[in-house]
Amino acid sequence: MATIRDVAREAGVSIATVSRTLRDPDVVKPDTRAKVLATAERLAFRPSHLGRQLAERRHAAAGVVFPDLSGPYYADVVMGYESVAAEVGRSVLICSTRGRADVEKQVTEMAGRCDGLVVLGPAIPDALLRDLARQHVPLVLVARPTSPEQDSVSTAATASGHALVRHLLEDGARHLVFVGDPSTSPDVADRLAAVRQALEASPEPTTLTIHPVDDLDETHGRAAADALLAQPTHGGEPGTLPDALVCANDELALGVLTRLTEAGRDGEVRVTGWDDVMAARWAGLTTVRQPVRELGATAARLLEERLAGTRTTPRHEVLETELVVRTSSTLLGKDHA
Amino acid sequence: MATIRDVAREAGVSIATVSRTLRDPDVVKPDTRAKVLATAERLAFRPSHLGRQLAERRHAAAGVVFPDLSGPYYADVVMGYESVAAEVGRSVLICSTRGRADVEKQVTEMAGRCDGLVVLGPAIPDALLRDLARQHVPLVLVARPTSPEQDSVSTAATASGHALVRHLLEDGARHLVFVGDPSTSPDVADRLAAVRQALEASPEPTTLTIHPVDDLDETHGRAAADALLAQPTHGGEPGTLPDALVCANDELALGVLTRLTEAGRDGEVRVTGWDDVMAARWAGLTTVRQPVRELGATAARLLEERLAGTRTTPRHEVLETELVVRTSSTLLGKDHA
DNA sequence: CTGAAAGCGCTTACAG
DNA sequence: CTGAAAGCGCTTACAG
Repeated sequence: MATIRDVAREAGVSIATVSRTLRDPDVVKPDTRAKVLATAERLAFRPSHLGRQLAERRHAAAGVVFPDLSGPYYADVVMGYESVAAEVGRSVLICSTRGRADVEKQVTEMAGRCDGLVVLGPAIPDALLRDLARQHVPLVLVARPTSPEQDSVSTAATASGHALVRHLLEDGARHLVFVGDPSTSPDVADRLAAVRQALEASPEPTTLTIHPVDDLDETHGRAAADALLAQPTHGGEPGTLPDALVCANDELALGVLTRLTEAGRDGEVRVTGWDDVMAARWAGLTTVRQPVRELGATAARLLEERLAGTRTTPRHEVLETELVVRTSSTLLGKDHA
Repeated sequence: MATIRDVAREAGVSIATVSRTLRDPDVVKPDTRAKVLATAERLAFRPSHLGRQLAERRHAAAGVVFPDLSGPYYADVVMGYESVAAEVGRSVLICSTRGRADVEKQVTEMAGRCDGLVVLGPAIPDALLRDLARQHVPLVLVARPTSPEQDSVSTAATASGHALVRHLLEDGARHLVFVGDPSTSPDVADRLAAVRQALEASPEPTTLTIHPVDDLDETHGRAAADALLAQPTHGGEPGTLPDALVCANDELALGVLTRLTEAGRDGEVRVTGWDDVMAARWAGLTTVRQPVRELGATAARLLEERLAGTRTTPRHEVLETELVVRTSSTLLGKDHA
């Protein structure tokens, strides 16, 4: 590997001139420039990032921390993040935390290699987040409630949650079950809150039961469906399913739907999801669409502004969501006659 | 941020002693060590990775290049890779290439920040791969044919492909359609080759038609199903579907199945996938299981050996696969009576 | 066991 | 417009 000294020697100039030629060509005399560029080309000189970074005291890299990549959700956020980061020439480091014992060590280590961090949802505990903030690590929080002084981007749950519940009520649903545990993720808590609020605002008498699940994937959705099928009584009506299952995300809902279909009980209960992943469309799943990639892209932009110093006051972006009504949420017009 | 000089001054020792205390505590006198450690602790000293890396001339990081993370496949490989990399204290940089114009620039840039690179499947063109090899970037190739001198890990397609075809033939299938384009990925080419070989070995007269698709996702699977449904003639039998659709991966197969079900034509044609993603089980998809996370984990181990210098001769790991027979591949015993 | 010094590969005031 | 020099924050022979 040729270093800047090799180029300088071969071109008969100082290393300062080589550096300048590469970073700010206009400041150097045309024939010097040509000479240096030719030599650099000939020696296949690639400036060492390490040397440059140490001198500039910046990494030109940012890290993204997420629970895992198994579902479509975090993977999509990461893709959105990475595409913007690549555009602005910032490298992306990743760290997954699910099931890992040494999260604090991993994340701290990563922070030492980055100019800033993006944290997705429930990836790390609050205490660690506070530590990072205390050490002045530039931070952007995605889909996670935040203190006012930290940049964040999330999606709006309230309006769409209300619309979702209105839609279910209009279809005749009264006894709802929320599938998901609000303590697993701030997003889930928001969604439940929106649903609850909408139900309380309803003039009709309604019930809301929470069916907690440990994880937001299809497997747990299937298990939830099994449990509900096995349960003898719902909403006071013995021997029936509840009117509607409001699932905390699409993966759960897809698992629920699959299981209901297998059991020959689909069409007996309304099912809704949240996210609008690719598979939701094909499954006819009524859901709330959120711009997942855009969540990551926005996080990248917020972090860039912060690192570039073009903005010093915190921002809290909230991306809009929208109710997408498909067939899974409707009983009327099915075999209801 | 405290530097090593701050600690040295406060502790009344040289920076060399601070460095030693942190890297090789035994070589330092116990009370010196205690003094240094206490000061480091008090100042919350965290050695700069940049300084250390420049001095050691290594990044302690590796990069992984993949087409994208939208499906479950690459995401899982990346997770497998990341979990091992984190264990051995190596940071993970990522770069996705699908739909990107400046792949060469991005990858070269990334190579300059890593000690080595892992390349997944068709993520980058051969020419770029050769460039990297020429620059002596340590490389591990995943699911991609390789020159003998480069480390690689892939899965075995032949035996399982043969088993898959035998299974279909035993069920009575004679006219097969392979859904997928062998030019999109080396994996696909391998799978097609295995299928073709097995058919040629069959004593029965069989046909194999290739139905190319641009991408290996559910959307393209659905489109393929539509096209096949619209086609008037298959395998010489007018007005019918082919006997079996051998899809290049599970995502395609799941798209095909969904579309067939929607059209009320499921059960009329055998469908198989490849990968055994999570959803395959629920869809009853017959497929070839490959250890996807293990693919990433193995790549990480190969790269570590190479970087640590514990191995200097190339290795080519081939992970076993297995046929998983579910319901999608069988017509007999269905509505075939 | 410890320190002074050179070096890793750059950038960037400061002079000239 | 260009060069000599200091500095970024570490590690590691080399002496002692």
